[in-house]
Amino acid sequence: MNPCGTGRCRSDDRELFRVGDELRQGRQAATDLLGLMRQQEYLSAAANATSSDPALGLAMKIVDSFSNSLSMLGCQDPAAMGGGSSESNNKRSSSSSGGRKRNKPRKADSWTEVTSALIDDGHAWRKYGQKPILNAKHPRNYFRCTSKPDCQALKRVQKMDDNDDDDRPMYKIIHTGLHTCLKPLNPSNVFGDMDSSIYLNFEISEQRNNKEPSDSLEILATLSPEFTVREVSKDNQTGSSSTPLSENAETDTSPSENAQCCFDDFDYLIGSLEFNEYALSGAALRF
DNA sequence: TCCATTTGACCGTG
DNA sequence: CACGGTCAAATGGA
Repeated sequence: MNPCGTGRCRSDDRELFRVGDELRQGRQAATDLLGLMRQQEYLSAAANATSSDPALGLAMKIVDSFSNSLSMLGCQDPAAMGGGSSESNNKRSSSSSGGRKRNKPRKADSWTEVTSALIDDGHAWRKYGQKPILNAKHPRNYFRCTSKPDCQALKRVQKMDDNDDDDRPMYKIIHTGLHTCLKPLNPSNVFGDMDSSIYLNFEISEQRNNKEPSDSLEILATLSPEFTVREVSKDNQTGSSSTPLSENAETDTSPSENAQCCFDDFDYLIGSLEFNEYALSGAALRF
């Protein structure tokens, strides 16, 4: 049985969370390293017109290894779970016998995450129940996704025990059912765990469609959650008519050093992921 | 008045 | 039969 998945192992959850946290940190570090190496290779490739660093392959393997380990712990995103869409998730449309509709089978496809923070995942959740759980200090809360009326996604949130020696409480969140209300621009729909990651939503401006040289490309990006940055085309430093993607953006200024640094990485990600400019538009990346 | 939350009851599963 | 998941009426807030 998967120790971090749908099985019951509350006494181990805290330990598993720590393991998962370590793995996430490792994956993040490996990803950072990979980004640096790719940037180095990118720069040298521009000079030498050759680019094949075997160390890159190793770094990618390390990242994959961390990701796989997280998967084995059941801490990955739902898409990676193979997302069975069995109708067992839908209990509300069945049996019309009598007055009340009945519970769904307990064996719905589900995936579990343990987090120290309840993060807004971009969906609208409505609480529909709360139950005290045997041998648990805290009750379990039941939420249904209301982003769309027919969305079948459910989640059960329970504050975990044994948090007294720690400042931050931890929550076990069991997701059940699949969203039918996908929001493509929401990074949480693309990536499952959001801990300590930076999300970048971006758009390619219309200029790209004019087949102009790449140095006239204008990119709008929102770095989640704090600020919005804008890379202005190099031959049009002022008077850009574009608007930031985020309404609550804190800044809307010409690129700071940080922003430029981010865009250096970003430019590199474009190449490394082999997206074309059209596929990129409206997508989201985490790094 | 509308909508979200609370809460007790119902009922399927093991 | 105990437990857990869901329903739906009651309640409260905007």
